[in-house]
Amino acid sequence: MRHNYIYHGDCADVLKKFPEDHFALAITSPPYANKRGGPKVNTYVDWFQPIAKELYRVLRDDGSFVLNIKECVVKGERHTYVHDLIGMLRGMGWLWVEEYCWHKRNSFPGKWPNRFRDAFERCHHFTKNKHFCMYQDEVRVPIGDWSKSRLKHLSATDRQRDPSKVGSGFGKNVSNWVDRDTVFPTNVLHMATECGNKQHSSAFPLWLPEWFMRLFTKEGDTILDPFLGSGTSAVAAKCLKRKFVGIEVNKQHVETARERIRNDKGRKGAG
Amino acid sequence: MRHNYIYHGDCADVLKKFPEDHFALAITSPPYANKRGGPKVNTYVDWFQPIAKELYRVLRDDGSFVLNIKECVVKGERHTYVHDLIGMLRGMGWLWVEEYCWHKRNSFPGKWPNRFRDAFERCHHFTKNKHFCMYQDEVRVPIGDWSKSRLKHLSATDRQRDPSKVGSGFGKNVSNWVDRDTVFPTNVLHMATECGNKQHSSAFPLWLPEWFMRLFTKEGDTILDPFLGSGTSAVAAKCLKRKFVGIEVNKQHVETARERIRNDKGRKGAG
DNA sequence: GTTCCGCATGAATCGATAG
DNA sequence: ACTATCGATTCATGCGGAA
Repeated sequence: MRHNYIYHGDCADVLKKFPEDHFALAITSPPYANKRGGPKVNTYVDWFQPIAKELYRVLRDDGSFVLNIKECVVKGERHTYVHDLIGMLRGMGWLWVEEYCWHKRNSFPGKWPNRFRDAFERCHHFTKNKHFCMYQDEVRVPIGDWSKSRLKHLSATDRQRDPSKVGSGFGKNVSNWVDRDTVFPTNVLHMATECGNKQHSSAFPLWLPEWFMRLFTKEGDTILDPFLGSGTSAVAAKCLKRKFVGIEVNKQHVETARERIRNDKGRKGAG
Repeated sequence: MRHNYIYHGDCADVLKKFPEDHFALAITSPPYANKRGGPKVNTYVDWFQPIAKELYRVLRDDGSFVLNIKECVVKGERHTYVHDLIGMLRGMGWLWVEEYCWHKRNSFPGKWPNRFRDAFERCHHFTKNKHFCMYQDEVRVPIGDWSKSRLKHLSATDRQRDPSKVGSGFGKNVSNWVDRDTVFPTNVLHMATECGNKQHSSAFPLWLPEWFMRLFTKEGDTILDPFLGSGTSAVAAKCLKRKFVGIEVNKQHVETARERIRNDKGRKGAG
């Protein structure tokens, strides 16, 4: 298996040749059911099952699998194929650790008589074990404005309590407050808070895989996207100095993705 | 059955005495599994089943049922009891029309090694039929500054698709004015855009049931909350000139709710 | 009257400890 | 091995009182 390479083929086949216990993160946005030539809802789980099996095999025991997916509407109802999918994965041994909510603030315009525009998707976080790699400090966000007044007051209190330590520069209290420039995010992701990047127009925006890659991997780790599409995950991994392996069945997409990787300078061409 | 009244008792029993095909909306936030003395996750669906049966019976054929609920964590994993609940309801004949995402800006603080703070809940929208009452114009929101710039970038086809059916009966000028300054919301609810009400510190904030009541009922309709709690739904219904019927098993809560209804002048005492 | 500041407090979850 | 309880962690907001 080659690193920093995009394989052309069906991931159900290609994955079989990959070594086990290898990837720190598998992150993907598979074809949704009934969309863009994706599987039909009633066959979706069966279609995904062998792929999930291989993903489980190739993922490191302390690794994570992030699955971006969304229910579709069938006959006026949200379909439950995502619930069924989660059930299948849990039956296979995956732990459904968390469901992140990706709030799409620029959702597609439209109007229907029985629903509003759909402005969120899920990013399901699965692992093989209760303990796994998670680098929470890597995704801290700037603290809100509300804290400025409070921070002012707290530093004053700190000074009153122990003036001598402030001057020394190494007081425990002081170092605690310095850390308060940033806080941990929540499980609701929206570009405004999670990233300073202006790039946010595509179906799978660059900042989204970047966020999960920073959260679940470190530099030098290897990341897999079995449905690479136009290569967003690969670009994100390259930006973050992670190794990537992508698989894509559509030859046109493979070439687009390879081109993006070749041309990418920092963030250029992303989206 | 009395209108604008709060019944004390177990809703599974109380509902049996209510007439069928009566309520325009049932909206509730039942006790979550493993929380606040609520049922355990493994008994939750069986516990809810007979209640759901009665709700189906008493709801009008063109009515809606809005269920606010959230998964809890069990042994490091999100539990799937909400999925099972949706499956049970669908098996009973309910249509799972939509899942609204309530983005909670004041989520509970905390830090854990495997997850971040939970900042969203779901509001599941069920109906008995594909066609149901939905008054979308009642929840239009003022257009935000962000969208003004975005409007510039809308394609010609997007603009042409505008239905411009709003304000029939009024002059065309009115309809244009409405179209330009307000917009339909998405299925992601957050107090900032959906409501100007400052009251939103409680577990089930007033603006949330208000929003669904405006969306799914009109003045004079009758609304049911089988788990009324401290009476937020009843206050909301009263504010909006809808009739309400509440059921609450905890005598203390019943008295709190009755007191709130008596004292309520507009929005006072909500929360 | 406005603005500012202190404070309480939420549908939480984990890991350790105790029975 | 399994359940029950407890301490520690943590931040956005409204409210009330003060400047």
